Amino acid sequence: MRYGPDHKEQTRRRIIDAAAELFREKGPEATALPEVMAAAGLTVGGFYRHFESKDELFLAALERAMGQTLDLLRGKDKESPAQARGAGTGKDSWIARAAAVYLHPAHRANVAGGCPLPVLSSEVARRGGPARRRFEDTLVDIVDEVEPRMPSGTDLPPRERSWGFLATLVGGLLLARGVDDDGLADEILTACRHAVAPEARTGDRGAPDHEEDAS
Amino acid sequence: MRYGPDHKEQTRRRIIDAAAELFREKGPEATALPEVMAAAGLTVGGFYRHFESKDELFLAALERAMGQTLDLLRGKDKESPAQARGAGTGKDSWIARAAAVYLHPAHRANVAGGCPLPVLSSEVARRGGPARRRFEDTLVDIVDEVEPRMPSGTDLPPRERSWGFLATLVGGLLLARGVDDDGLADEILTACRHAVAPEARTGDRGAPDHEEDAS
DNA sequence: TGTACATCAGTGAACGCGCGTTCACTGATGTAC
DNA sequence: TGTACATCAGTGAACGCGCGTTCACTGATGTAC
Repeated sequence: MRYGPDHKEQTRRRIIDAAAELFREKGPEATALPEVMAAAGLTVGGFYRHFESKDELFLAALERAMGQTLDLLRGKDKESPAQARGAGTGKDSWIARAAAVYLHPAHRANVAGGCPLPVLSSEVARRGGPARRRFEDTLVDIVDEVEPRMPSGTDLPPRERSWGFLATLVGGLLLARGVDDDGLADEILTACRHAVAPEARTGDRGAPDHEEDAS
Repeated sequence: MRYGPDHKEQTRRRIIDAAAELFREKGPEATALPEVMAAAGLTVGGFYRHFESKDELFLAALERAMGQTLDLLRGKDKESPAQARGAGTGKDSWIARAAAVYLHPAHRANVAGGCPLPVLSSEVARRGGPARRRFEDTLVDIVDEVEPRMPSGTDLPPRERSWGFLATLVGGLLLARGVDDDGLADEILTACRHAVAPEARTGDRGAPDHEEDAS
């Protein structure tokens, strides 16, 4: 079972992708390694050829998920706010488009392929260590990406507005997911969208998936 | 070992209190029942005299933690925003005071005694069932408490502004906790405070503890 | 008032189970000669 | 080119361990008479 020289790297990537989805969807504690390996098309035994521990996999999966969100912001994905499709796309601001994509019902439903910030922040805070530092680094990268696009409309500096923007997105999605009633969830999402970009009242097109084929 | 008629109820309460703290701090999955019982001054064996399962305890602990936050908003606690002490308390708006208490570094540090929304929302979303419905009910109670205090400054209805307010608080606290550097965390907390109450630039006094003696 | 019995909150050991991790083994490929 | 050996990603069973849950037991209290 020795294939090309990049075969091992590809397998490792498949394991990380599977873990990144399952950890977001079920939480890292509730996700067993056999489940991750099965999702990657393998059996448990081979796991330790790629990782030293489940903890190391968590770090790798966190980096993957955070990286996906960052790539999305930077417009490396066709579904990024930079090229968000749908009604009123052209005239909406980048901020309004990003909020529309992030606070979309489809993103609420797509936990496994969605932003890791609402689902993994607490876990990262509890674990500490390198995961927490990587989380912090990428979070700063994210706010660095938002800041230059933030219009200077109020007396607050763009940096502060960017943090408030991110917090509202993350908190709004988190609360909408915790709620049972879809109507109430939509109310929360819409309210947060208006709160961060009051000028935009357009339709809410756009897909928040990070995956090519999110289930 | 049979004491007064309210003895069992008090014991049950001690177990719920211990669980409400441990579940917030370590997460429900990572908290073992022996640990909860020990924190309540008991041994594991007695657990099932009070609860049918760990799931039932989770529901009770969630209700307790959510209730504490709601009581805080309603001013039933000396540390509530209604009577928040500290610089500029008198002239600040209720909203600004609530934000100052919620987005305080002490609340960032006090996970076990703090608001359950940032730490337990994802868990509630995953579990579903009665926990999710109770979560939703209390969340609506919370926003009902905020809405009448929300000043009508912009063109957005107070209800929407209240949801945005809550989301920013929850998301801001969550992100600040995920970050390693205290200085960066303070930057996030301050930014979110300004974002939800731009008029208030006063000092940030106030204690976010829900417990009488939070460690 | 005194005695015998019922109750039941709490104890502590035990149970199966699934977890993370380990390990002897497999077998397809690369290398040596 | 052909053969023998080394490598190592992946398999599948096994391991200890801690979990949620169960259960026989304890002993202080309430009740019956």
